[in-house]
Amino acid sequence: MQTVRAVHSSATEASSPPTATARKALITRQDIIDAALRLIGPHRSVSTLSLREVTREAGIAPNSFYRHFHDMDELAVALIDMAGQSLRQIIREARLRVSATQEVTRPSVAVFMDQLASDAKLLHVLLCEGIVGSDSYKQAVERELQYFEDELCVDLVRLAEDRGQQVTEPALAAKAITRLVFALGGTAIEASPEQRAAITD
Amino acid sequence: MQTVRAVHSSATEASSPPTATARKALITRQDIIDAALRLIGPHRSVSTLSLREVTREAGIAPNSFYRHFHDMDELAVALIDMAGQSLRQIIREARLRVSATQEVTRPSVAVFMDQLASDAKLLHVLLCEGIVGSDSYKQAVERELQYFEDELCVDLVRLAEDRGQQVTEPALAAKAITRLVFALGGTAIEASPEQRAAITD
DNA sequence: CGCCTGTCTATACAGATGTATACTGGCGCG
DNA sequence: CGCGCCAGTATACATCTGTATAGACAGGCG
Repeated sequence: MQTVRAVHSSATEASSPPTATARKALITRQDIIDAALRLIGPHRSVSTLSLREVTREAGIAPNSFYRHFHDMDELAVALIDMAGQSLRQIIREARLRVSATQEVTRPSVAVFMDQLASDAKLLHVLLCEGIVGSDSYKQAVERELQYFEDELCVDLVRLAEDRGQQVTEPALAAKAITRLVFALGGTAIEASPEQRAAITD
Repeated sequence: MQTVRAVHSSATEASSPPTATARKALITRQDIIDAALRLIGPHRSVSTLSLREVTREAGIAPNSFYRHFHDMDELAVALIDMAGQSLRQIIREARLRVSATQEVTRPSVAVFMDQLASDAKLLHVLLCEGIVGSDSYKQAVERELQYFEDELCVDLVRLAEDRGQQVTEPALAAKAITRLVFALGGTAIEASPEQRAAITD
């Protein structure tokens, strides 16, 4: 009697045509992911979420989870991938501003801070699971950070060419900047971005 | 029958005289702390340890835990404090080398790296519970980082005076260096210390 | 000596968790 | 039309968790 009756939030899934194996899917992977994102916060990391907790939040029976994910680990990796995608999207926006203002670090940081307010959850995921979380988690986080790093590296080289400067070790610099920004992004962020910009220079 | 009989590792507790309230203590807080440290690793953070797990590792009954700590949170805070003490000790050693070599960042980083191999667990504690872990954990971590930061700040000022330079914002710089070193200490550390030294300069 | 005090253990219980098994009901295809 | 398929559910079970209660041992003090 204590189980909450599922309300089946209408999930507009349009990715799979109705011809293939999947006949219909009332609840989607995205619904479960959303529920998980709703649960994680400053005090909860993905690793500490329980399967039943997520399904409870999603309004489905515990076993329905297995129709969409084999493991909780699979959910976690999906969350990490999603966080990485989102952050890379943010960086692409930042790149546009860079093209306009001829300055690379400050707009990046500014945009990063903007989105950090809204996508704090996603950043939190990458931060936590990069430290805690077992093997596959860290692997996934490392992969996303690598993507991030690669794009930043390209940016650095391109900017240097525009300025006629030479970059000493773009790959290393990109790695350093990525790790630094992520690390500092997790802690309390106050009036330090301008200093960070100076450091990254 | 499945319970392992306690072996009562001789804990040389000398802090409390046998006259006061505590008649005798065969197992000490330190024993429990050691057990917890034995359990945490790259895949386990303090927050994910269960009371029974710790007592099992310590070879005592679950309820005996309450004789030494009121909560698991109390254990966690004790661990964090201990980690902070240890790291500050490390920094004091580093300070001695600094006095000899007149260089501040590189020896610090070097010593930090040395001890990081042995005290990886303690650093891990500070890193994890600074991100995950609820309120009191973060508060404790923040306190330890503050100590660390203060000492580094003093060092920076002193070094600058020795060199006849002026430090622009020692407090801010110390904060940045602390956070940076901690953050990078957690991730994979390869051939980047020299670059980090350059950045901190 | 007997008793009391404090440390530690054994047992027990309610709640939560992951997962296995069996079911229900709507949909497309024969 | 009827049948099989598949998403989703309900129930069940073994396990683990934190904690409450009660008992067993040892040492200090009357």
